[in-house]
Amino acid sequence: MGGRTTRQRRAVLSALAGCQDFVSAQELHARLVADAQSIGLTTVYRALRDLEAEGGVDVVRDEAGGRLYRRRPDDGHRHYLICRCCGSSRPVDSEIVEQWADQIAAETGFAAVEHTVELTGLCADCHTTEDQEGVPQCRWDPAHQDSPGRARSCAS
Amino acid sequence: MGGRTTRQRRAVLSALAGCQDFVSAQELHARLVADAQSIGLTTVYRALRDLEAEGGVDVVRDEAGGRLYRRRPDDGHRHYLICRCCGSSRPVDSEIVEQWADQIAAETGFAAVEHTVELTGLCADCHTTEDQEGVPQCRWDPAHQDSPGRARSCAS
DNA sequence: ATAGGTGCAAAAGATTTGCAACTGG
DNA sequence: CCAGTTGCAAATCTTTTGCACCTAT
Repeated sequence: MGGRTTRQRRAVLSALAGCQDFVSAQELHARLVADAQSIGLTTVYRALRDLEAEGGVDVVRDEAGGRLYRRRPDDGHRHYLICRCCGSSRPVDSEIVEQWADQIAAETGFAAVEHTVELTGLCADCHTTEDQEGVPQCRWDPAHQDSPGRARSCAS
Repeated sequence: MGGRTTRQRRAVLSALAGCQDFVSAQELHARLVADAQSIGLTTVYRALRDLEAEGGVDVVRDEAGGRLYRRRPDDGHRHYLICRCCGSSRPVDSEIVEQWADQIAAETGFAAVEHTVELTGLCADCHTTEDQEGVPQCRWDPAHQDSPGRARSCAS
C-alpha cells in the first residue's frame, strides 16, 4: 500500500489476513484490541478506507448499510456468496455476470458501467442444523449477531 | 397494502408513483412537504419500511449505505441500471443473472439464496455532455447532489 | 525536519424509538 | 370504541472530522 508503514497499519493488514470472511471496521477493531493491540477505532476506519481505495479489499454492505471488508484475492475483484446465518463467505465464479454487465452497457449506451453483486443464503451447515423450525434465527445482520456464528470465520 | 388508509400513507404512495427513479426517504419527504403536504419524516420512513416489507418497492443503497426506494413494477422484482450522474434508472433484463444465482445455489448447497445486483454507469445524456474533462463531477452520491440532476427524475 | 499517521472527543447523518395525542373503520 | 398511526424529540449507530501530538523516512 502507498502510505507509511506504521505499527497500526501492519496490525490491520495482519488482522485482515487472519479473516476468511467479511468483517466490519468495528469488528476488526474489537479483534485487534482483544489481541492486546493498541489501536484506535478511527485508525482502523482510516486504514480500511485507504485499503478500499487501493483495491486491497472487497466490500459488501450488511443489512443496515454498514461496510464489511475482506482481503481481496490476488487475482482481482470477485463476488461472494455469504451465509446469512454464520457469515461464512466464498468467492463464486461470476464470469457470466461480468459478461452480462458488459452487454447491458453496450445495449444501453451507458458508459463506465460498474456492478455490485451480492449473493446471500444459508450454508449447508446452517440449514442442516435441525433448527429448521421456520425461518432461521441468526441473520446476517449486525443487530442479531453480537458474537455468535460469525466468530468462527476468523483465525484466532 | 395491509394497514389503515390514512392521508399520509396515501400521500407517500402517490409521491412514489410520481417518481420514475429511486428516491431516499428524506427526498420523498422533502417533495411531499414542498407539495404542501403535511407529513412527518418519521412517517415517511415508516411507510417506506412497510412498503418494503410488503414488496411494494425495490430498494438499492447509495454510496453512503442509505436506502433508495422505487415503486416496483407489477411484474415482480427487477434489477436496475442507474446513472451515477443524474440518477435516472431503467429496469434491465436479468434473466441470466437469476439463472446464474439458481445455479450457484445448486452447486454450493446453500439454501434460500437471495441476490442483490446493482448496475451503475453514466447515461448517454450525461457522458455526451461535453464535460468529459476527466471524471464526471456529479456522482450518484447524496453528498454531491443537493438537487441537481436527480431532480429531473420525478414528475411535478 | 516534516509530511503523513494517530487518537480522542465531537460532529455528522441516516434511521429508529419512546410516548402521548389522534383517527379510520 | 380502540388498535393502528402520527409526529416530535431524543436516542442509536456507524462513519467522519478537527486538532494537537507523534514518528517513519
